[in-house]
Amino acid sequence: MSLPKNILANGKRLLMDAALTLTASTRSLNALSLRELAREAGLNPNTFYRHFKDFDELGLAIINEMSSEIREPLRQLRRQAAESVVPAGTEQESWEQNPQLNLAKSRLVNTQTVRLFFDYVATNPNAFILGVRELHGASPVLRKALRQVMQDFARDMAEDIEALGLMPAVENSVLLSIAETISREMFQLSMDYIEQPERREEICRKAEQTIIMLSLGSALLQGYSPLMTKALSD
Amino acid sequence: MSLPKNILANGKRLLMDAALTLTASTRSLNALSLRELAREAGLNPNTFYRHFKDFDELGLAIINEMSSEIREPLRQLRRQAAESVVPAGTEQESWEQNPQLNLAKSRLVNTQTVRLFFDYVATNPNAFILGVRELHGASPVLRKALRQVMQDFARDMAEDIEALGLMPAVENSVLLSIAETISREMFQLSMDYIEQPERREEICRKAEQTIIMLSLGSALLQGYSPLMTKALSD
DNA sequence: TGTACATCAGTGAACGCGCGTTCACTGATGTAC
DNA sequence: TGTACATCAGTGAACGCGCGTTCACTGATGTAC
Repeated sequence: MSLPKNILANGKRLLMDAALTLTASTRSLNALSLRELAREAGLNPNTFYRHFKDFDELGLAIINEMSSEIREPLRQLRRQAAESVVPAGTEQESWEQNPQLNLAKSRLVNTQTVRLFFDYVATNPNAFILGVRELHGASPVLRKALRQVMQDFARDMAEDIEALGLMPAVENSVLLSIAETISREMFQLSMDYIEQPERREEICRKAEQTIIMLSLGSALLQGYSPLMTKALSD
Repeated sequence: MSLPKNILANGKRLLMDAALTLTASTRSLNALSLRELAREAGLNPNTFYRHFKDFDELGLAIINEMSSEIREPLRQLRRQAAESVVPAGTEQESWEQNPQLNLAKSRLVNTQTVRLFFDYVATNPNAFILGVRELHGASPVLRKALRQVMQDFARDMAEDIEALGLMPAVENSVLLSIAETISREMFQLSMDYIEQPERREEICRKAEQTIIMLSLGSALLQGYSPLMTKALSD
């Protein structure tokens, strides 16, 4: 019987937390000094080497942990939101059969997921700050890792959209591409959400709007124009 | 008669260029050392203080220069693209009169502008790298300045969309919000464009698609559903 | 037009400091038999 | 169950180095009269 992976050595945990604390305020990871990090963690500078080869390795450890902590909860958010609109077991009507109902469902899931996502961001600001900062930061290693995280995140979203019937059937690559765009937008907006608490309502609304526009727009391009017209009419 | 502002003192110019060179590869601005910068510029470390109080001031100088060099050219790109489709002086038909023609025009302007934008990015990669990196970087001063740049960029775009009739009339705040989303997306994609030359065609296409979806989607939300259906039919 | 002075943009030497990294050491935990 | 040894996660001292910043200086350019 093995212990859960997330029980890390004490020092490793302390160093990763210290890095998150220090980068969140006004630093990027590669601008941190090893001694500063050790000081923040309350450890001997030397201890760093017991756990990491260099800062990239520390960054990767943080990113991987974040990613695995964030992905599943987000999927659950989406499923919960979908079930709150159409309880599991209810017979599904297709988009062709009932475009209005399906559009309403999509919108509700959208609203709720966006809201829950931003709640999540507000609860874990440091993780998102580090992620977004290093996504275009100085280290190629971390950039690559974070692009992969975004990619995974988008893939999850695409799968969920399909599984939950949130959009009329669309070619797979198109769906993924939309999900990627939405991911980028959401992560980028998460910084504004953290930094500008007074604009949070507005940011939520705009994110929702953007997602709706992308969905409607792509439906139109895929030839669902009459269907969407019908869905939008009262 | 005053000299043009962009004739800077020799050392200042050299330092700004050195910063662009060094940050482009694998550094963020705040991770640069003053002496390293001076070395790259071929100057005495001390000379830095003749021109800048600190790195934020250097960053601001670069950002402001970039912004003023980029905004006007981009507006011209848009106008040129519009004129290449509907030459100046031609009588304009409204969206209501001829939705198909207007949609075709929008698409062409879109295609061309996106293409020209990315050409521009590829010609000035360092400026975009620094900009995108510091937009979510460690310095609050630079973050704020770059948010303003994006804001200005979006405002220009919104004005041009309206002036060139690239979308059916839409509430001003909605238009601006779409332009902001497009700006964010374009700047973010510009990094992929720079870093992944083999995907350039694909990135261009996807950027176009995204913009089209946003336009169509917002038109639908604004009640232009029948008009768009007509525009999309052959 | 000449002269005196101020300002500007640069140099070079020197300072003290925090840094990354190494080495030798320690005690706790895990493992073989 | 006990014992011997290995590994792991930590400490503390020491090193040489590059750093930001200051000071005093220089020559070129601009400006007042």
